[in-house]
Amino acid sequence: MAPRRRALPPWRSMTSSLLIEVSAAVADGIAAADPALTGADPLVRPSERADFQSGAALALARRAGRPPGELAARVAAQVRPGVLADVRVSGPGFLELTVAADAVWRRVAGRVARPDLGLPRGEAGRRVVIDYSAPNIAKEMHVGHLRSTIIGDCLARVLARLGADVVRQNHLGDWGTQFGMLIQYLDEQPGAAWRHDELAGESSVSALDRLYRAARARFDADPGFAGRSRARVVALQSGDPATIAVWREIVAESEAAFRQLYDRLDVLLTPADSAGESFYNERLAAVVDELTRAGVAVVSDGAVVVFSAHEVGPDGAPVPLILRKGDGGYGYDTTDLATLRYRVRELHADRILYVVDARQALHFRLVAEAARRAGWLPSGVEVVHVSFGTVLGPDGRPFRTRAGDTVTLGSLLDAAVDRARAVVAEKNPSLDPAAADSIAELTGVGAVKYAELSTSRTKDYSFDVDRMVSFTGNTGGYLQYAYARIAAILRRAEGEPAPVVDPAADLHPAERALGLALDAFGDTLADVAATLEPHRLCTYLYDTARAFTDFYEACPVLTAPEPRRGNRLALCRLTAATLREGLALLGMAAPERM
RNA sequence: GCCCGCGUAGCUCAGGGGAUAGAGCGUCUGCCUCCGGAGCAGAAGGCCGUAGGUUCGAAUCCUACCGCGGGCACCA
Repeated sequence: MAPRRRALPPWRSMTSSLLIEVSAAVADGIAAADPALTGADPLVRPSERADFQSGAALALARRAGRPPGELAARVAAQVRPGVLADVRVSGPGFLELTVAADAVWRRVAGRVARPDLGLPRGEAGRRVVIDYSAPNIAKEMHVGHLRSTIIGDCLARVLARLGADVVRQNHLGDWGTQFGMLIQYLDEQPGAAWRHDELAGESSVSALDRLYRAARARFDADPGFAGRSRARVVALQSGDPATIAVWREIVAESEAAFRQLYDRLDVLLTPADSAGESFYNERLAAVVDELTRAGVAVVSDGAVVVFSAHEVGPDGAPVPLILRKGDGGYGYDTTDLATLRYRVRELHADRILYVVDARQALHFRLVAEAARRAGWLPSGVEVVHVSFGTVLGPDGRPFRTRAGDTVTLGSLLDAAVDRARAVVAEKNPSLDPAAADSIAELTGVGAVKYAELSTSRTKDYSFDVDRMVSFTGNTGGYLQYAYARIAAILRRAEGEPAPVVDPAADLHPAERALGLALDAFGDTLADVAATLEPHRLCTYLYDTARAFTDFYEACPVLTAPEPRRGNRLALCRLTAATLREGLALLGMAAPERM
C-alpha cells in the first residue's frame, strides 16, 4: 500500500515540547557553526547521560570537512542559552544536552494549567476513515475481532485527539449466501429461539451462531434442504419481502448483541458507524462496470477479474482479483474495492485505514493496485492496511478452547474479570462488594485491552490471562494502580487552591526525570499517529508511571515545604492528567480507587 | 516455487543508524517509625537466528542462507 506519509521535520513543526525546543536550538547552533549545514537534522534523542543527546556532529563531520569532535565543539559554542543549561562534547563528538531547571518547571506549569495539556493538533484538517472490528452477523465475536476492534478504536481516539476528522466504519459481514441457509433453517424450525426476548441468558448471536452451524450440517447432509437454501439465497438477493424481513431481524438482533459487547469494552462504535457488506451491495455492479470500461478488468474463465501486474501465484501466472464470479456472484474483492471507492469519493478521506489481520496483506495489495490503476486513488490519499498478527494460546498455536473451538469474546472477558476480582479481593479486602465488582470489571477488561495494545501489532502475540491481570510490570493494572495512588495524594490536597509553580525552585533528579517524561506526551501521540502503532503509547505511559514511582519514593509531596510542595503537587496533577488522558486514549478507565 | 511477516535474557516483550543492548515475569539478596509495599534498591542471566556487505559507527539498513508462521482464482 502507499508509503507512510513523512511528517514535517519535528523540530520545525508548530507544536512544542522540550525535545522540539532543544532540537531547534541545536539545529540553529549547527547552522551558526557552519551555514552550509543549515537544515540538517540535529539528531536529538533522549539520553541516559544527560537529558538529551545529539549525534549530529558525527553524521555531519564529512560534509563539514572537520573532525567530529571539532565540529561538535563549534556547535556547542554556538547553541544559544535558553532552554539548555549545559551543552558539552562527549566521546567522539556527541553533544550531551541538559535542560535548564526553570525550563522544566515552566513547561510543567504551562501544561498543567491547560485543559488540553498543550497537546499538538498535527492531524487537524485531515479526514481519516478507519475500518475496524467488522464482526459477522449471526456469528460470535472472537479474539481476531477483539484485536481489530481494540487497535482500531485506539487509533480512532488518538487521531481524533490530534485533531483529525475521524470517520469510523464498521464493515459488518451482513450479506452473503450463508444467510440463505440460516433463514431457510429458521423457517423450517419455527420453535428455535434466537430473538433476545426468547432467550434466557444466551445472547442472540450465540443462538444464531449455534443455529447456523446446525443449518450448515443439515445443508451438507440433506440435498432437499440444500436446494431450498439455494432458492432462499435467490429470494434474499432479489429482495423477497418475507426473506428480507427475517434477514433484517437477524441483523438487528446481532447488532444489539454486538453493542452490548462494545459497551462493555467501552468502544466508540455505534450503529451509525455500521456500513456492512449489504450497504455496498447496490454499488458492486457499478464497480465492475467502471473497471471493465477502464480496461483494468478482463474476463477469464467466465469470471470478471483484474490480473495483478506484480503478484504471481504458484504457477507463475498473475494473481487475479475476482470482481464477478463465474456464477455471476460477488465476493469480498469487489466489496473492498467498493469501500475504497466510496471512502474516497463520498467520504472524502485523506487517509484510509483497514485494521485487518496480516493474512489479508496480499488481498489489500491487490485491491489498492486495482484502485490505483482505475484512477480511484488521488496521490494525496493514503491507504494503509493496519495489519496485526495472530493471537496465540499458551501452546504457541492459534488461541482455541481445549475442544478446539474459537474462544468467544464474552467468555474471554468473563475470565479476565474473574481473575481481576480475585486479585482485587486479595489486595484490597476493605472495598465493599459493589465497588470491588466495578473495579474488577474496569481492571479485567482494561487488562485485556492493554495486553492487545502493548505489544507491537504486527507480531503474533500470546494470550495469557494470568499475565495480563497480574498488575505488575507493563500491564494495564499497573497503570491504573499508579493513577489511583496519585489520586489518593490529590484527594488529600483537595480544596486547596491550584498549586503555584515556582520556576526558580530546586529540581530533584527524580522531578527532572518525571518532568521530562511528562513533556514527551505530545511527541508520543504524534508518533502513534504517524506509525499507527498504539504500543508506543503503552510504553510511554509505563515509562511515565515508573518515573512517577521513582519521584514518589524520593520526593515527599504533602509534607514538603513551599515552594517545593506546590511544585510537586503540580507534577502530581500533570502526571494524573497524563495517565488519565493516556488511558482514555487506549480506551481504558482510570479508577480513583482500586 | 514465488511473495509477506517474524527470529533480542529461561519466559513474555521493548528498542528499527549512535556511546557499556533495556523492561517485566521467574530466581537470589536487601528495604515496612514515611503521602496506598499492586512498591523500591541490588545480583545473576545475551556471539540481538547464521554469514557476508554498506557506514566513522549496525540488534537496527542491504544481500544470501537457516528456522517459524501466513498467503498465492471464483470462501470471506
